[in-house]
Amino acid sequence: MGRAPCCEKMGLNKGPWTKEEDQILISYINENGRGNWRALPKKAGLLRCGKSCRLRWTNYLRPDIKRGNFTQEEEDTIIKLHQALGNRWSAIAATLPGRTDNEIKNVWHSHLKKRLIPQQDHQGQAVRKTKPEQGTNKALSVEKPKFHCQDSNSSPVKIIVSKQEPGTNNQSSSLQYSSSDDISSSLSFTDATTTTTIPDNPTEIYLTNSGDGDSVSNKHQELDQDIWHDVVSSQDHSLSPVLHRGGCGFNPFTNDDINFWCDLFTRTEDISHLLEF
DNA sequence: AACAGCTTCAACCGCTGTCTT
DNA sequence: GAAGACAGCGGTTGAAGCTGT
Repeated sequence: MGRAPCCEKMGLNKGPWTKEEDQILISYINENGRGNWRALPKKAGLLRCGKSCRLRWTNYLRPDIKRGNFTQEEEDTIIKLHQALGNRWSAIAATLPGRTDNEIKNVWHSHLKKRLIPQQDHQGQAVRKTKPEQGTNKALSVEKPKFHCQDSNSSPVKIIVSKQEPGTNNQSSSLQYSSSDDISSSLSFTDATTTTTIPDNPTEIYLTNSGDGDSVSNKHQELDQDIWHDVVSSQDHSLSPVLHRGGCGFNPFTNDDINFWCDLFTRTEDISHLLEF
């Protein structure tokens, strides 16, 4: 893997951008689009490396950048997502339109982290896992997770664990989830009414959010375009990489949805253990 | 007014992932 | 499959501004 030569080794400018440089970059991108960052500075006549141009554009010059202080709502979102995702700033930024990963990272380190330090005794505790029962009826439960949901939407959301292609209802089980409280209630794999048996030896598992009122198929279409397009193999017991690929880098959801998915992310490790068929 | 310490944030660095050949 | 090129990410840095003494 070759690495791009450093700017200074090529006699290029470093440090703060001048207004003239900004204007050149803006004009060039407005006329020609982003294209190849590496080639851009040469074509635009900038003595900067492509990396520097990309950073300047994405973090500062982009027209959809929202400047100014973060709202309380934005800060709360960052805190929640950071609890769920860790330092995955780009994934967090994807849920906050107009905010950049760099900005969020800075806000986190300068404001939010400090604010949270006194609360650490009460949050972020390790999740205690409950082993699934032995035998064919693998009723599953998860004890009080670390993520604290502050929303009051009580509509249950289901995760369908199916043996079939998404959209078909055969041999599926679901993880019932309610975002109404601090998630102190246990979670279990259920069908519509009762705890059910996970299909024996499924060859493939699909995760589908049936949503609250959304049809399975419609919801799945959305998800399929983002993070859920990968089939989770039951052999490798690794849900996390699949979820990690998409992270929160999508934005078709409302805040409630984001809360839900991020909560789900915190559980993926649990789920991967729970799905040991 | 001058200085020191602290905070903020734009920018850089080095690494990884993805795509192309 | 290997290697190169590139984009993007997260950690870190350092200059500028702010605040307290």
